[in-house]
Amino acid sequence: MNIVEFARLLNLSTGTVSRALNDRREVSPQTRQLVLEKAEEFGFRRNANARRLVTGKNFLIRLECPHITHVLSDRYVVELARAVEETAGASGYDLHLRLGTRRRDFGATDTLPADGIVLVAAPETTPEDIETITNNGRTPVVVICEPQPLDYVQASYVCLDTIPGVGEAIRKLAELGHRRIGYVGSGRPGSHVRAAIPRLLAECGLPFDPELAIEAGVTQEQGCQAAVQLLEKPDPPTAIFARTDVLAAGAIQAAYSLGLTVPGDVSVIGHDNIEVAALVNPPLTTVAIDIPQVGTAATSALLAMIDQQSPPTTQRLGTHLVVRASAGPVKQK
Amino acid sequence: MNIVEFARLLNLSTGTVSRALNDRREVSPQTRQLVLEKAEEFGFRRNANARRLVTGKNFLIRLECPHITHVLSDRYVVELARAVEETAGASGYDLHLRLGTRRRDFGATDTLPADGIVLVAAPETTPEDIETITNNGRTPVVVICEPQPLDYVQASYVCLDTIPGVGEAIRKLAELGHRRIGYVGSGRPGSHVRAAIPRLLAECGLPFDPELAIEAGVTQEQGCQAAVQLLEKPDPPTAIFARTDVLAAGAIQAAYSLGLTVPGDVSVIGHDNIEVAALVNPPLTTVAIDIPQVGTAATSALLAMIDQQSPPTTQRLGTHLVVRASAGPVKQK
DNA sequence: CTGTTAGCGCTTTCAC
DNA sequence: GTGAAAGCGCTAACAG
Repeated sequence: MNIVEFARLLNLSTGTVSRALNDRREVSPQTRQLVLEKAEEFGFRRNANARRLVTGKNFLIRLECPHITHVLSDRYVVELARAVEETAGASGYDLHLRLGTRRRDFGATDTLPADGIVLVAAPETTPEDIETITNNGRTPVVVICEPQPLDYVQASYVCLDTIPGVGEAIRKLAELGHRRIGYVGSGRPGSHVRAAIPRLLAECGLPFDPELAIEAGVTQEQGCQAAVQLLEKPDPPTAIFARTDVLAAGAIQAAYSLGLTVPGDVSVIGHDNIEVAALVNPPLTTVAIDIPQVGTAATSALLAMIDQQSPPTTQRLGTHLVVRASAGPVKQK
Repeated sequence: MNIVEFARLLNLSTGTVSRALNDRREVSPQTRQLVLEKAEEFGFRRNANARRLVTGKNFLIRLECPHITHVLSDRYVVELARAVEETAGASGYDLHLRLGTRRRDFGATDTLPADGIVLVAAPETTPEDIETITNNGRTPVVVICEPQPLDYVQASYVCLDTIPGVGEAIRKLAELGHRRIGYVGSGRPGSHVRAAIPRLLAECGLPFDPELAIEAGVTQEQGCQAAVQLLEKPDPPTAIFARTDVLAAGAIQAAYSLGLTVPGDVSVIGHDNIEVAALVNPPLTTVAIDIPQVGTAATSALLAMIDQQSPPTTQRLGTHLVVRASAGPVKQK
């Protein structure tokens, strides 16, 4: 049944029915009521494609995850998607998810047109990528990135500032009396977290020993090896901060394998607060990102751009320390 | 630019352009070539909504996850979505993801129309729910469920048969010499896994002691408590099979807290093979589901229904044991 | 407040 | 192999 047949059924014009269905004010309350009731009764549904054609709106938000970065692992995608779906859904938008396993079709000819895009930027995402994804800048976009906006001014940004949380972690360890703190990185040389470590240590009055900073990689094994390397030094660190929880799990494993206890002999703090963090033994103290908040902020910004033609904005969201049991007071010699 | 302007630009009719773009055979190779090149050159994109209106196709598959079941946790959603997206994408379909946090709008008036639906069934999903979700049976649907198809015959099914994997786990423990095996369940009384345990034990020549089967719940703490309860019995089990990896993590914690080692004093096997499983100490032996396979199977079945009007099918996919380090030989007394 | 009507941009007959 | 033209089902502008 289409709107013409449906309107005839009610002895109304298609215009009136359309207005009632669209909740327009120009229609009388009784008529609206009638239309809504009868639509329910006869199971009439507007053809969404016709509606989209004529209005030029798609009622669709695309969440584009070009690939899974270590900051936004699988689990985050779901949390993020949920937040985006909820926020966008409240304004009548559906969610089109693209997990970019196939980078090639960024510019696919026939991909679903969206009213707006939430793009999770990978470290290697370029302004040109955004240009392509947004159909040459025609689709509003908000980019989730770390730590800085990209060089593409039409986009809104939600930037993850991981430094506050890392700072908290370092401070926590300093407060617990640790003076030699190891760093196990995720193997990205230009990492701004790595770059910030000396300063963050200095802020706690601690020296920075380059020997104690290792770029390990992404796997648990790599974290384990790096931690072993650190702990076997003549003057080993009493605490380790790992760039990811997976690396931290490896570090704990390393400690055990050397006959050390956590946090008795060595403290470990991770980063990301993935599910693992709470289940590991001992439960991991770690730096957390509030992903739902990121998703909500991004989507709200996007909706503002779409519905109110708001200019692009930039938001910054920090991270914070979640204290569990893997960090404790430094061991007395 | 629309197809009319674009056609005029090439001195062709809209019909010819349309045929070329749709890869119809009635168009000459040269013309097709020309159209494709020029479309690229001028950046012409067909309006997808007009196309969908006139063809009645949506080029869209919806993945509907009414809620997160313990079998299909967050992590699985991403793997599943990725598999569905890849399979459907290969046939030109996009993915509409709905994470059903808001059960109420199952029958939302204006939700995006899809050509087919992959529905992850929750334990409480009813045939009526499917009826609603499929727009009164008008949209082809494949249901992912465990362990049996629902009573709704128009749907295709991909059923997860968890028993083979659980059987493998039990057998493994039996082979390792364990004769008293505890069971920590996820708190669903009617669980078919729980129901199968006595039979699976019997197949290995082992007796079933109801005292050793506890329905714990879903959290690590609940798993820990249940395991403590088991391990403090006068004649405790030497191995524990936990219905989920989270519970298994709790069981390991329980063992440690009682001064027992894993797998030295007590073996633990989990279920689900979530990320945690590999990172826990010791790495968890667990039962795994091949989620990408589930997604691919479901989507293939769906595409067959959509594109070839195939009749509904039912597939069964089993589970298998992933051996890591948490299960070992029974301790000699 | 309601009815009438002209498109939205495309695909698809039907002629040629 | 190509062109002309009739819709697909809806919204919105205009008239009343």
